This record gives sequence, C-alpha cells and structure tokens, in this order.
Amino acid sequence: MYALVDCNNFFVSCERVFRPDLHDKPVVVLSGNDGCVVARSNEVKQLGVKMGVPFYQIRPLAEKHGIVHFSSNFPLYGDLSSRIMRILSRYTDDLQQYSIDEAFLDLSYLSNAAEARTLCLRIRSEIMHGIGIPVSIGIASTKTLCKVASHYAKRYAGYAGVCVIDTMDQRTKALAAYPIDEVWGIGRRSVAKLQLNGIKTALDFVNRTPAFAKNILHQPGLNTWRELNGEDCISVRDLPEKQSITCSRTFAHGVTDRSLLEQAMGRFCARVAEKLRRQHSVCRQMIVFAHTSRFQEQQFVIQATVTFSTPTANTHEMTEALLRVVRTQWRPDTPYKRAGVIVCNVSPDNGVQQSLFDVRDRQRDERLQQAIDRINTRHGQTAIGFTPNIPTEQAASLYEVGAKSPAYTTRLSDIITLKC
DNA sequence: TCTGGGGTCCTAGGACCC
DNA sequence: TCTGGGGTCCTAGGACCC
Repeated sequence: MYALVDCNNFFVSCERVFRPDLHDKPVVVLSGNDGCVVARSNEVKQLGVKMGVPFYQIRPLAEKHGIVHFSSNFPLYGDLSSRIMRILSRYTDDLQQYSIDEAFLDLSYLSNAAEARTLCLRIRSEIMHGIGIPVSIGIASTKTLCKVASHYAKRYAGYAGVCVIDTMDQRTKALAAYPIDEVWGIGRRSVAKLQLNGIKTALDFVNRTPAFAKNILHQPGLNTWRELNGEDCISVRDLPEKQSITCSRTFAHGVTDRSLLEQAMGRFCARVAEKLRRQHSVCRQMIVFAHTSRFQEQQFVIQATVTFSTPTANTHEMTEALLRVVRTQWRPDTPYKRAGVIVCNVSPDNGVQQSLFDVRDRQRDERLQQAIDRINTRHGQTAIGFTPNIPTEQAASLYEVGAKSPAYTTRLSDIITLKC
C-alpha cells in the first residue's frame, strides 16, 4: 500500500504561509521573467485561468478580479518542501520524493486501509499546523491509483483531504468518473490515439486488453494499464543523482551586448558546475546555447556541444570552453533572448579516467576551485567568477522579478518581525 | 510590447562487432 | 545470378512528468 502526499497549489500555498491576508483571495505565481502562470489558487482556477498561460494574456482578467501575482521564489518553495519531506520521513522507512511538492510513502507495514487513512489524516493535520501548507493524500495499491485517489481527495471536501481506493468496487467507480487525459503517464499524444479508439475514461482503458494498450502506447502505456488494474509496476527512485543538469533562462529583453551575455552564461555554467560537484559527479559533455526569440520569424542560434577529453566539474575549465563557443559564434546586433548550459554524460567523480594527452594541471585547478568555493560560500555565490564583472544594476536588468516575495525562511535579513 | 524551467524513460535505426 | 545470423552500443527524437 502506498500513499501519495501532494501539496495543494503548492507555490501559491507557500506564498500564503507568510501572507495570511491572501487566504481567500485569487493568487497566481509566475514563471521566470513573470512570463507564464505556473501556479493558481482555487479562486483563479474557477475563473478559468489555465496552467501555463502567458501572464500578459490574462492581465485584464487579473485586474478585474484583483488577482494577486508573485514572481517565483524558489528558495522559499524549496525550503518549505524540505520541511514537509522531513515530517513525512518520520512515518515510513521508504519515502520517495517525486517532485518538489509530491512524495510517495510506502505504508505496507500497516495492516489495513482504515489504519492508513487514520494515519494520513494525522500527517495532513501535522503538515497543516506545522508548516501551513494544505496537502491531499491518495492511498492505493499502486502509484497510478494513488494519483487518482489524491485527485478525488483534492476535489471533494467529504474526503477531508484523504481518499482511499482499496476495493474492486471503489476502483471501478473511481476510474469510471476519471477522464483519460487526467491519468498519470497518459499525455496529449496518447489521449488523441485513445480517443480515436473510443476511450474517454480510465475505466474504458482498463477494460481493453493489455495487448491493445501495448500496441497503441508501447511499454510505458502497458505499465500504466497494469497499474490502473492494481498491479504495482512503476517505481519511483528517490532523488537519484542527476544524469543531466540544466541552467537556462529567458531574458526580459534581447541581449545584444556580448559581455553581458557572457556574464549571464558564465553564471549558468558556474551553477551547473557547482551542482555537479555537490552530487560528486563530473560531466563529459556540455551543451552551450543561446538563441533569439522563438516567436520571431527569423531566428539565430549559438549552439555547440563540447566534449571534454577528461570528465570535469571544474568551473574554470568549463567556463573557458563556454567562452570559446560564444566568442566564435556570437553575431553582433543580434538580440539573444534565451540562453543556457546543459551538462550530460554525467558520472561519479571517483575514478575519473584521465586522458593520456591531458595537459591541464588538475591538482592546481582543484585547489583554485576550492578557494573560490570558500569565498563564494562566505560572500555570496557570485562574489567571484571567471566572466566579465558587469555592474549589478545592469546584470539585474536581465530578469523581471518585480513581484518576488522575501526569502522569509532562508535569509536572515528577510525574517519577519512580529508585533506583539 | 509581453510567451518558463528542469527533468526522465523508451524506441527505432545506424554503425559496428564476431 | 545467388548474399547469414546473432549480437551491442550509440544517438536523435518522441513522449511524458512536475
């Protein structure tokens, strides 16, 4: 038996923790650059605002209904998330965190569904009182069915936030009322294929043969079919080491100044290198890209895949490679709107096979890296680096973060003051 | 005017091996 | 004229997730 704990409207709920005045108000959280809506309160969902719409398209609606908007504040969401996960880990030896706002708990140590429900009601109230985030919990024998259950838990107040799918009868009823496009693992393309075959609900799908599922949707679709039929076959690994790490951003305005672009991309590079080192990994390849707006007719791209002869996680070495790419491919008077760095071919940093023709002094690189990391830990992550030092104001103008809330729980100067 | 960011897994086909 | 059989590894692209 599993329980899926899923935070309700997570980013919005995080903002509300420190703004109780917004509890019944319509609230959205926006993506980078205040571009798209990435989280909506229930009030906003009821107004018909869809996930992912560009914010400018709903501005009139937002003004009319007084929708409050926030720029995304990941330090806050990440911190509240880890507090929730810490609570959950007390209730099982096997906690699989699936995303920033969801986790599966293995509850097979309990003897029946009623016990599971009682426990989950307690977990729910502990998170509500301890952190201030409302969660929904779905309990079932497979992860896909947990998703179904949590969907009902979220929508019907009668469940008090915890819904169990235990018996055949409950499963049939739940699946009959569950649209096929809501099923975990069935995306847009698959929905189109299934609808051509007259499948509208999850029940329609499970009533077909496994051969049909495999034929239309291949192995992943067959796994989903099995899970909906109660066979536990999808595993979720708890925060494994990343196989690839990306840092990319869309800029508020097209960037035509090469130094500015280099500085921005240098930070992306430093970020991915740092994340690599934190998980004790090195990468063999790095993809560097920058391109003009994808909504323009004519597009220009800087794009290259760099292969390191010896796998690395060294910011200096990676930045050198990055700058070579940018300086070779950069076009003057071209407004680069989005850029990024991706590392792939990631492996553990112990036992790196050094290239026979390696000319770098790796021990020296290592000492320099450690010195820089120490300085940046102490004085801020961008205190020193390898790319041009752009005045703070100019660097800040790259991104729109007009409505960002304070880092209430992760920065000393942002801690709230209570007036008693 | 304005349109996010970060991941995973699977599959088919090419290139190569004996 | 006719042209085997059995593998592995890599890659790009598709599909999906939050």
